[in-house]
Amino acid sequence: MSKAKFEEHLRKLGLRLTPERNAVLQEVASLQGHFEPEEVILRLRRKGVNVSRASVYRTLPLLVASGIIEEAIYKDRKTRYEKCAESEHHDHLICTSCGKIIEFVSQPIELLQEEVCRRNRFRPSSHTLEIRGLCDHCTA
Amino acid sequence: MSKAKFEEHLRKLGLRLTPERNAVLQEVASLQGHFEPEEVILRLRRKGVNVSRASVYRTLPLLVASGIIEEAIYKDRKTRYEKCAESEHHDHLICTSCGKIIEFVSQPIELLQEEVCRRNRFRPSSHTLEIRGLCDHCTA
DNA sequence: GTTCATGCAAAAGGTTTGCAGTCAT
DNA sequence: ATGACTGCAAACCTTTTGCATGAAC
Repeated sequence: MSKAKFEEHLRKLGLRLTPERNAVLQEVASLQGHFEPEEVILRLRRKGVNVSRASVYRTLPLLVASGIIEEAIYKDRKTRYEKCAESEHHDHLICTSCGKIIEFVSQPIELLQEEVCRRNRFRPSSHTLEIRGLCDHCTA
Repeated sequence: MSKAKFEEHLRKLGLRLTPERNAVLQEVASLQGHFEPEEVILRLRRKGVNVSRASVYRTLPLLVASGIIEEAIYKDRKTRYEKCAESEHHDHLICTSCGKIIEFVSQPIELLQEEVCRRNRFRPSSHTLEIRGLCDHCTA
């Protein structure tokens, strides 16, 4: 479970798993797909769990560093996260008309990416592939 | 040349090619690689060409819509542009340690992407592939 | 009693917008 | 005249930060 991962990461840095950090972790763990910081704040607030905006913004990077979530997509200029390995890894088709996001996985593309990295003596840690265009619906 | 493209797009919308818009176009055309709005403003200013920040910010989206430049990378939360088809199309390896950006082209990956789109009945207009990690230099 | 955390409110930083004055048609 | 355009400054919005208070070790 991700709590253990988080605790370990925190311990390594001499940091504590406070109620606030735990609340953010739990909330994030319960989410499906992408989410923005503001969403986490809102959902916690709606549940009556009080965690300040600042703490949420301070906690999310810790979760990234713990390998629990990762930055997924940059849209507008908001940071959007998603859980790591939620479904291994996937990329995105983004409809520029209706905003719909289709996830896809392509093993061949992944392999080719690795090859590109090798050729450039580059050690990859993450990647983002976004294809923008029009979805089925909006093509008409 | 891109001026014609821009003029046509503007005409279609009943807009004018003003000196300010032209100045932005010229500056952008003279740039290599990626650039940010602020960079355009600065360079114009240094040349003594006076175009307000607002006008630059208002012109860049017009250039995108004209197909002359495109949004390339989202880093921090700044918009970075690059000229369209400057070198066909390329993707990026981004070193998270030193910020170095390596461009690469992989025709096989492009082809696979097209296939993914077909499978999803998606009509792509642009895409971004960013691989983050450590470059040669920073691996040590 | 240090060190770490929190919340608040202010600051930051890129981008957008309202507005009054100008210019082209 | 009408509609488009500009510059300025203020507004916006997400994210970050300084600071005082408070909890943990």
